[in-house]
Amino acid sequence: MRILLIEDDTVLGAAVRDQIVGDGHSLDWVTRLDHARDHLAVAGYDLILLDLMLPDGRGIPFLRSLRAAGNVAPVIILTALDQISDRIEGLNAGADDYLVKPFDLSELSARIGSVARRYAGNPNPIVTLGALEIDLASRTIRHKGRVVPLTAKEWVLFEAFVQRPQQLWSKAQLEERLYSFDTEVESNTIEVHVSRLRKKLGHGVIETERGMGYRLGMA
Amino acid sequence: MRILLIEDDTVLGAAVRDQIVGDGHSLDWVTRLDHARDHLAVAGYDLILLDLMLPDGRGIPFLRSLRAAGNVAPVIILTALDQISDRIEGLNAGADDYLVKPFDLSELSARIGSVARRYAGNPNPIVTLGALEIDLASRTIRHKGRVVPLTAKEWVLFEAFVQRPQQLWSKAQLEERLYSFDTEVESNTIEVHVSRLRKKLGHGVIETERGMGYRLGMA
DNA sequence: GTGAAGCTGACCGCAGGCTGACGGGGCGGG
DNA sequence: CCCGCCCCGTCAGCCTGCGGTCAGCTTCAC
Repeated sequence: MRILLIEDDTVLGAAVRDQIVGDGHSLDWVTRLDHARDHLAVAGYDLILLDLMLPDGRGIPFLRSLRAAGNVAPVIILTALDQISDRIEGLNAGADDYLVKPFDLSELSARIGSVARRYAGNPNPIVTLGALEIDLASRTIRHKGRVVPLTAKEWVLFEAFVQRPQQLWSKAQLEERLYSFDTEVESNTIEVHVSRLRKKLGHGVIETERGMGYRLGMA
Repeated sequence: MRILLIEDDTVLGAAVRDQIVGDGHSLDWVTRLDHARDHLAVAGYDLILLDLMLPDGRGIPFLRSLRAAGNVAPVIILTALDQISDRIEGLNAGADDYLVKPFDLSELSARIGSVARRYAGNPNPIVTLGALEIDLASRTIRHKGRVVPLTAKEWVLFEAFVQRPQQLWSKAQLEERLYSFDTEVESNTIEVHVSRLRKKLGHGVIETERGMGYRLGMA
């Protein structure tokens, strides 16, 4: 699979590169939008990984112009946590998926695989979890058929559990995921969000491991 | 193999880097703990080389917090000869091995190789121990397929035995591991926890060495 | 047999977790 | 520009079961 990475953070970029190449894909890596345009003009890509903040412009308009120009390659957005509105805008602009920094590299591989599969003709993968149906791609969730609306933070939280089903998540890990680690939070935010999630999705979905963290219930 | 080197001595660091890269591994080198945290947030490593005296903090608490956050990557401590107590504390805090400075570079290669062999590549290493399957990463333990829930303290204790299978752990060492230095405990807490563990996991898993301590049974 | 070391059932104190309530602030609509 | 809505961070009070303590028993060395 030919992949174009547009990312100006050299540390993250190198990590992503190593992972992707390790997965056996071929990768081109650029740090600026105009370089990305050059590459796209001469080569076809099966997947584009797009950071939203580049030195010569923002990713959203770029993506929009790409789609306007008829490019249909799947796009995965790489975004920091505090850019939630951008993320949603990005999906509306035609992105296929997004990854919240910092993300696990194995997660990246999984998303790439899922995008590849989706483009191979398979329909959106829907995870079933008891009475819940979760569509990660369209970010909707059904409880016995009825759509349950989740707020942004709730979704980020819940997504973690669905993505790594048997992982035990410590509060610290979840906090790190919810808050780009310059913003500091005290008090029991995670507990509150978990409580709110349980209220919406039913108890038993997220289980407490006292003194250690949370994990998905049932199986 | 992806390796993170945390070492502020530039001479030693460069030597280590050359050796590791020469061995065909990929290396990230940082000189401060906060940089290490940044790297760990975005990338997964197969091995961490940790100096104990960094400009922005000491390595032991860093290691402790790493383990508390659920990171299970193997850690080799690099330490000067006069820090013997730190060394022991480090092993109790969850390090896998240590090297005393100045060390031979070939020795470093050997240790890395042994760690690599031990971790054999799988992202979620599952240790099998008789009828027990232990997944350190997700903190789950199965007894003939059935999940056995452990409490926080029980897990910390058991983890010690699994991480260093043939080590003899004295009660003092285990206490040190369970209680972060400030909290003091009298009475036979360790014995009680071992008892509770045996009840859950079956007798014969942890053996008593009278007057010395405990160690893993069977093989 | 004697003493020391280790084991384990029982007992609660309290840390850790849950949740209802409140309020600040951001956003959209009028 | 104001009003109202909703998201979410904070707090307080309640509740649960973890785990430290103890006592009485068993095991082991000599």
